Amino acid sequence: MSNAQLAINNETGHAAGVNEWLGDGQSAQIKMGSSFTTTHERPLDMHEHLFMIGDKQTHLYQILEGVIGVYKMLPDGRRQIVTFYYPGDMIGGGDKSNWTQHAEALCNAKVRCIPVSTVDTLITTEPGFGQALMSMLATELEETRDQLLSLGRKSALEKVATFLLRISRRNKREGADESLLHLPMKRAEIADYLGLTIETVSRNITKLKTTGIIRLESKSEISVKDISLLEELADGGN
Amino acid sequence: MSNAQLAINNETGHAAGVNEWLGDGQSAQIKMGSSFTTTHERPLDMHEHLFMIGDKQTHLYQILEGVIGVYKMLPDGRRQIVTFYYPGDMIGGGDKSNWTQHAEALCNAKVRCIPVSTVDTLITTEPGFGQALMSMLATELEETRDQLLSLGRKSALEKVATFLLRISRRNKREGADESLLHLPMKRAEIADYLGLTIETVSRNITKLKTTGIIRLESKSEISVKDISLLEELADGGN
DNA sequence: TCTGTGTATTGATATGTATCAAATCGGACC
DNA sequence: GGTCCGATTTGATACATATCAATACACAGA
Repeated sequence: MSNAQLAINNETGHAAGVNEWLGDGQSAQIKMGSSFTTTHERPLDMHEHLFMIGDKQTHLYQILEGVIGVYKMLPDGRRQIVTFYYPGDMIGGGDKSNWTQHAEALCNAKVRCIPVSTVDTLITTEPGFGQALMSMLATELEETRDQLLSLGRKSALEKVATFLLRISRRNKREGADESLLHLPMKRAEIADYLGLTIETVSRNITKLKTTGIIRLESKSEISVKDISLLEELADGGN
Repeated sequence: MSNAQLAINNETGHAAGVNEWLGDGQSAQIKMGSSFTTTHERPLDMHEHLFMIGDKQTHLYQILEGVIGVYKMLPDGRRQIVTFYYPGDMIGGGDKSNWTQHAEALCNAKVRCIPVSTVDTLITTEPGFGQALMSMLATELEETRDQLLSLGRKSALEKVATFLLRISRRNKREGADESLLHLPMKRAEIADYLGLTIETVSRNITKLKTTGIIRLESKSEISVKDISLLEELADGGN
């Protein structure tokens, strides 16, 4: 789920995630040696953009609440959501001076804004920070490559199963219930993430429901009844 | 084209690419302060694997000659090529201890092998090396995201056009002829990269030929007759 | 030059997903 | 409770690409 940040802390088991320097989501300050540098928080309404393609990259963002969708567009309006960022994730971290895609809040959200200058300083002054950033990027690259496999080679049903499974695994990493999935995004956003249409996403969720693999508690709440079957479906194990 | 290395030197205009420390493809030694650390070169026959999924990541690799295809597979044999690496590119650079995909030479190739321990040392001793590595990863992530857009939202014709355009642009960056494209890989590999079948790739190359946009000098040699038309096709500009 | 073999192209048909259209759902507000 | 309105589901059909099959090409070896 492109959760580079969490991946550092929870998936790969690295002790030194970026959060060590950036705080835990409560503090509005960053540890820099013995001093602190202030950052600011920014609340976002649903559908509000955090940045647009071409905007100057002035800050990195740490998600505090909600989910941010990052996407690319074709001139005729076709959209590809490239990743969903969840609380704990960092957006940015490359060295590009301008954003190469759009970022939009999929629900009410809050982010901490860290000036790039602060990041540059941290890299030189805090040994390990650069490493953590690099690890974050590597994890994100890896997840994007998994998504390539989904988009290029999986059927619609397999894509949907893979998507649900990712949420389940994120829950597990977070210590939440791995079989109760909350979908903060609409069907349209799932479709633009999986390279499908709304209707196809809906039909395949229905199919999973009919098969008894999942149950729809509400439109945005799904409980997984058979995780191992979902896993088999997700990577085409027949 | 996932040419992270070249991107650093030629695309983003960064002065300090990883090559500054790794040499120019001739030298078999790495500058480390005033001393040198030896690396070794490894020739690869066509279809020989550089590494397999799960292998311990002992080295980073710098491509010296040929093209390496990196891919993921589904249990039933479906394959997704995730990137093609060209001379000058670096493979690796994350902090994962094991490879998460396969890497195979698509033609006879040669790589320089750099022990990860050397890389770790360089990061701490050579200011700027870590940054260059990070920049490389960021560029690779960006290119992978572009590929997501292709796989998720583009038609077969648009995918093929995009693919050819990438090669053309790489040529341009390298100072080569942007309208004479050499395809070192087979149709099957293009198909596995674009999420299509061999037949569909072939049909769409034929379509581009029939339209007069390209000319097939041989099966693996294509000359572009109208680059701006190819560009329009590539991103769905109608 | 002929033959064999892997690769690419072309053709006919099947199929999965998109598209177009309608019905249903579910929450906000009166 | 009733109405409205966007979101989702369901249905009928179209279409792009996959699949299956045959042919053409290119190059290596006899």
